Amino acid sequence: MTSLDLFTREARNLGKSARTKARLMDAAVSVFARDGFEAASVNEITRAAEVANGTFYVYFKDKDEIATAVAYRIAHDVVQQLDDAMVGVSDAVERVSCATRRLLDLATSTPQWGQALFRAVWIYNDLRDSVVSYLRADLERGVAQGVFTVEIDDFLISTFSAMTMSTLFRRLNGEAGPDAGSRVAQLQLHMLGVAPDVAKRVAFQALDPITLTMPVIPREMDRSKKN
Amino acid sequence: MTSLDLFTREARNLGKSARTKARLMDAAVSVFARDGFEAASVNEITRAAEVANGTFYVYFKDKDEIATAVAYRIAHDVVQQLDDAMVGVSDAVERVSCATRRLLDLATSTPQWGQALFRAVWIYNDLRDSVVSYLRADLERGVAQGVFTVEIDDFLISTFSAMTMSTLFRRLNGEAGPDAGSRVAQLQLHMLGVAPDVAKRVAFQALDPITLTMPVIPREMDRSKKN
DNA sequence: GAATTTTATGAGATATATGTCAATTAATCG
DNA sequence: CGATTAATTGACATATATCTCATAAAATTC
Repeated sequence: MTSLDLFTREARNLGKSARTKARLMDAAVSVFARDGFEAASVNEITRAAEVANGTFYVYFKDKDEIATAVAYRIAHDVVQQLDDAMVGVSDAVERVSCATRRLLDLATSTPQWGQALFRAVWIYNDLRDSVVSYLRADLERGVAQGVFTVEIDDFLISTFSAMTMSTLFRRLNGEAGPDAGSRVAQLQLHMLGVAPDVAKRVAFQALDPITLTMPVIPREMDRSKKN
Repeated sequence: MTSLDLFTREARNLGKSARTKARLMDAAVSVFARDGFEAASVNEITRAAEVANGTFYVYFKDKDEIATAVAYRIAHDVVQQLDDAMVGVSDAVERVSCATRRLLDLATSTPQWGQALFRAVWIYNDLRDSVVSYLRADLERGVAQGVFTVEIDDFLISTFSAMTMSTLFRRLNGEAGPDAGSRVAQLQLHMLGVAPDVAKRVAFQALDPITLTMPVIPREMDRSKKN
């Protein structure tokens, strides 16, 4: 149990069943990050959560169910964090660059979640869509402002997010350094038709070091009354 | 057994053990493409190859070994094919665009191999390097010619190939249409700093329909003397 | 066509995963 | 505290995968 067990921390004031469920979800994040969805087993998850095998099935039907629950929660939290980190940024070029960089910062600062996010986005297509949901609007705004000169459609957005995601992957595996966010943002801006000097300036401009943490204490995550 | 069982076709004039090994490798391609490396089982492979379970272990130590063998062979063949398809193309911009488009054409024309290539490149990092080995030279040539205005390093190449690979993935999953190769090539050229009008022209120019097939009859793939 | 070598077989030993459930323990309530 | 409800347990039945090996079948040699 480390300080990164965010579900557990969130649930610390909730009922016992909520706490156990949270322990399982944290354990699942660790195990998925380490072994991948496929290779992970329910036994590994319960072992990591320090509960009996049978306990798992009280809370989740099977591995898929907990995977989905974890994935959607992570994606939701990440989108939330990104939104928060971008209030006040209005320029389309800056927003697009900022989103990529912040996402990478966020995922890198909690690598297990980053790994889990990566794998989740990989498996659940609609999650990718939700993580990049903000993106389309910003891209279209940029086109309206005349700073982006490409057609905005699903293909472009997919390619754009593949660039971000592959960078995330390399960053998590030590193949890319701390400037990876800026570098890929710069390349993305090139791709969108932004002038090289502008792309370089925006992608590498200092980002005020907002604290990126996972949210605290949402409300109730199961059906139990109080305990 | 379909006409796409390329290893088997290659080995049809070789000894019996070579043919059996080839059957297993073709089966592995199918099963990996269908189930993915992780989920695939030796039993599934032997079932697909229509041999007994024990036969597998005569030729391969375990799943990893056949996976590696298949992956490296596919990568090798693909690089070969790309090389062949690009003789005569000398302009750096055209070469880079052509390589992306040909790779996508090739992988799409034999989807099972495309899937297997995709997964293989995913798992074996050095394979990605070998598939894009030609790339670095072309990119550097383009910089020397002044048509690319970005720094060529591992980060750029990884990002570039991620764009190609994600497109391959979407193409194989029906999320992208036949023009996906041209579209991603265009975006890649933008990224490299090529002027939009040039990028568009080169990425969408007609490609003479070279026949892309897997190579035939290499030489001996195991240690048996004749039979 | 008999002897020898190569190739293939599938039952079985071992291991690991899944999902269930009767029994136990912990928490809450009156 | 005793009763009731909530939560947890781990043994077990079931299933599926891995890998081995003695044996059988097929191919080759002489």
